Amino acid sequence: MVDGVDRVDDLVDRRPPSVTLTEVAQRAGVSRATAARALGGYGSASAAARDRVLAAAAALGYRPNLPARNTRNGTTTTVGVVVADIASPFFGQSTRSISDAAKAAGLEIMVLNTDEELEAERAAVHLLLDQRVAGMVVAAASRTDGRHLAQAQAEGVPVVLLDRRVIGLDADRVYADNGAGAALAMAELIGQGHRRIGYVSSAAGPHGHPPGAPLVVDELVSSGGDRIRAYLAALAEVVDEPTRYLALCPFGEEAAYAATRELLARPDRPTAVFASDSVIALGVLRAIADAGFAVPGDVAVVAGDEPAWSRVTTPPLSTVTQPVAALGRAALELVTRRLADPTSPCTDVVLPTTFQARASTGGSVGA
Amino acid sequence: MVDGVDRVDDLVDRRPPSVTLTEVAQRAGVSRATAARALGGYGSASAAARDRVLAAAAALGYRPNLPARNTRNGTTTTVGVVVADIASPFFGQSTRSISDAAKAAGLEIMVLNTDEELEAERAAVHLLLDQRVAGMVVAAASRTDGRHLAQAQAEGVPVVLLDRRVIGLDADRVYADNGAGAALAMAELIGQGHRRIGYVSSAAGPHGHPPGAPLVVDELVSSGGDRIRAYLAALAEVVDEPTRYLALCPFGEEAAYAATRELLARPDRPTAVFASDSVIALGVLRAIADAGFAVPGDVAVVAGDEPAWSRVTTPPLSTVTQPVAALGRAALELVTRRLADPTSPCTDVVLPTTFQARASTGGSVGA
DNA sequence: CGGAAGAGTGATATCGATATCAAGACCTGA
DNA sequence: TCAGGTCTTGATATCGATATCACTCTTCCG
Repeated sequence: MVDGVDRVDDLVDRRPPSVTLTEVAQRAGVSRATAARALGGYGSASAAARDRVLAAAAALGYRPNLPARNTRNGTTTTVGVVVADIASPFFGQSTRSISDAAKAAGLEIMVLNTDEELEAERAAVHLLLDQRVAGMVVAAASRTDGRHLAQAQAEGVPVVLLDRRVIGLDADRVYADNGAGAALAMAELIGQGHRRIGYVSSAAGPHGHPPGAPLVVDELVSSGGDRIRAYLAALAEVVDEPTRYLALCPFGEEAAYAATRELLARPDRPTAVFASDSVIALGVLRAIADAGFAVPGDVAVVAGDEPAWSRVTTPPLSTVTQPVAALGRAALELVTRRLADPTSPCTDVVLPTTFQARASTGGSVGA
Repeated sequence: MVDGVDRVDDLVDRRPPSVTLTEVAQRAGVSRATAARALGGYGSASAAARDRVLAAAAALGYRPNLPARNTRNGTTTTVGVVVADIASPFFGQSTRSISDAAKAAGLEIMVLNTDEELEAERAAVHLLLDQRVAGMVVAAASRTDGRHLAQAQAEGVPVVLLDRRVIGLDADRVYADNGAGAALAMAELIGQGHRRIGYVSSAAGPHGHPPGAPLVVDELVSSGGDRIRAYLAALAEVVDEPTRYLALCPFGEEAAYAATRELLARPDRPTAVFASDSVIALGVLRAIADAGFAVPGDVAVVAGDEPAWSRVTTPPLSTVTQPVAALGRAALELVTRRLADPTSPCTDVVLPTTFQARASTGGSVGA
C-alpha cells in the first residue's frame, strides 16, 4: 500500500492462459532459448529451427507478454504525456500529434491530466515512473517547482517540456514563440488606436491569482508569462498603467467569462481583449455578447492560440497561431533523441508563431 | 519480431538501479516475504516488523515496479481507450471523463487513435491485449466486423463499446440516443417549413462512401446510422426522395466542406443542413459562408453533437446535446463492473439526448 | 589428420513482485 | 506440563521474456 492506491487487482479474475513462448518452443520442438532467439532476432538459429519457430508462433497466434518483457528490460515502449486538459484544443491537438509520432516510432502514449494542479502533476509523474515509461512529455504546471521532473531525469527517464519552461530544470524543451506572437497581436491592436486593452488569462493553478496579491509574472507558467510580458511591454510604450486591465483568473472557460464581465462593467471598459488561449476566448466571447457588445465594433478580440473553430465565429477570430502539430512531433523527437544519447546537452526547440488577423480585430477603434 | 514492430529497446540505456523490495527488506532486517506482506497488506506481520518495513520503504523512497507486478498478476491497472481522434470535441471530452473516472478508480488510461480505420483499430486492440490491459473502451470503426473485439473478450478482457454498436458482438455498451435527438432536430426543421434538408456525415472509414455505390445504412457506424435513419424517416414523411440531399463524405472537416459546397452548388440547394457532428459542422459552416450564404436566413444548420464553441458562433449553433461526461463515466463504470463480475449479462446504457435550439435554426424558411 | 574457428543449441540465471507453504515461536486451556 | 491452536516468519516457486554461457557438432585450413 505504499502508493496509496486501492488495489483494483482484487476485482480482476484470472485470465484464461494465453500462448507463451514456452508453448511455441514445445510445438516447434526446440528449447525456449532457441525460440526466443528465433523470434527476437539475436544470437543464432538455423534456418530450419527459425522456420519451425515462426510457423509455430503463427499457428498458435503467439503474442509477447509486454509486461514480462518490460520487467526484464527495465523499461517500456510507453511515453507519458502530462497536460492540463486533454479536452482543450491546444493540448488535444498536441497530444494527437505526439501520439502519431509515437506510433511511427513504435511507441505508445499514456495521457494524464493535471488541470494545472501541481499536486496532480506530481502524482502523474510518479505513476509514470512506476510504470517505467521510456520518457515523458510534460506541460509543467509550475514554473518554479520541477523537483519531481528532476527526479525523473535522475532515474534516467527523458523529460521533455512542452509549451512550458521550468526554472532550474535542465531539460529538453519545445515551445512556440508566444512572446513574439503576442507582440504582433498587440502591435496590430495598438496600431488601430486601442489603448484600453484587456488581457484575460488563467493564472497557474485552478485557483487563479489571489486578488490583491502582488503580481509576479515569473511565477506564472512560462508560456502564459511570455505572453503577459509581451502584452505589458507593448502597453508600457503607450499607456502609464499597463497592468490596469490585466485579469488573471482560475483555469477554465467560466472563470474567463466572469473576469471579462468584470472588465466590461468598468466605466472605462477596454476596447479590446487579448485572450491568452482559446478556452479563455470562449469565455471572453460569450461575456462580450452577454454584455451586449459587438465584436469588433465595441470590443476587438484576439486569442493566443488557434482553435479549430476560429473561422466559424462571426466575425472570425484573430489568433496567434502556433504550429501545434510540429510542436508535438518535435517533443516526441526529443524524447527518442535523448533515449539514443542520454548525455547530449539539452536543446530548446522554439517554433515560430504568426499573427493571423481576421475580422475580430477588423476595424480601428470607434469605427 | 513477431509483432512487426522495430525494437526501440536498443535505444534505451540501462537505468540506474532503483529501489527494490529486496533492498527495503534488507534495511528493515526482514525477509523479502515479510516486507512484501507488510507493504501489500496480506498475510500477517507483527506490528514491529510492519513498522520497520514501512519506515525503510519511506526512507529509501521505495516505489513498486509496476511491470513486475503486472507480470506476476497477469493484468494491469490500465484501461485502453480506442477512439477515432482524441483531438475532436466529442472524443476529447469523453476521453477526459473516462480518464477522470479511471483515476478515481485507481486506474490509468492508454489512448489510441484510429481515424475510423478498421486496420488501425485492430492494431490498437492487439497492442492493448499485449499490454495486458484490465479492459478497454472502444468506439468501434466498423459496425460489422468485431472479431478483434470478440478476441479480447475471449481473453477475458472487458470490452465496452462507446457511442457505437457492433453487430454480433455481445458487449456492454454506452451511447446516447442519437436517433431520438436527430428526430427532434428534424421535427424542428420540418416544422419551420424546410423540405430540402441536407445531411452531411462522414461515412465509416477515411475514404467515405464510394460514389454511386448503393447506400447500406446498416454498414455505417451505429451512431451515424441511427442519426441517418432518423433523418431519412423524418424526411420520408414529407418528401418523395429522402436520400436526395444525403452527402456521405470521408472523415474530417475538409471533406465535409467539399461535400457541403457540392450540395449548395445545386440549383435546388438545400435550405437546411444537418451536420452529423461538430467536426463536420466546422466544414459545413465554412462552406456556407464561403458560398456567400447566411445562417439561418439562407441555410439553417444543426449539429449532431455539442462542441464547446456552439455558443460563440454567430448565430449560435443549434445542436443535439449528448451527456458526454456521463457517457465516459458510464463506460468506465461498465469496465469495472465487468471486472468484478465477468459473467453477468451485458447491459446497454442509453443516455438521453436533447435538441438545443439556438439561432442557427432560428427562423422559418424564407423569413 | 589435428586443431582452431564458428555455428547451433539447451540449460540456466535474471528482472522484481506476489503468494503459498511449512516450520518455528508463542500462548492458551486442560 | 503438554496438546492444540494462532501468530509470525523465511524459504521458495511463480509469472513470461531475455540473454548469457558452455557444450556439441561442423567445417575448414595447415
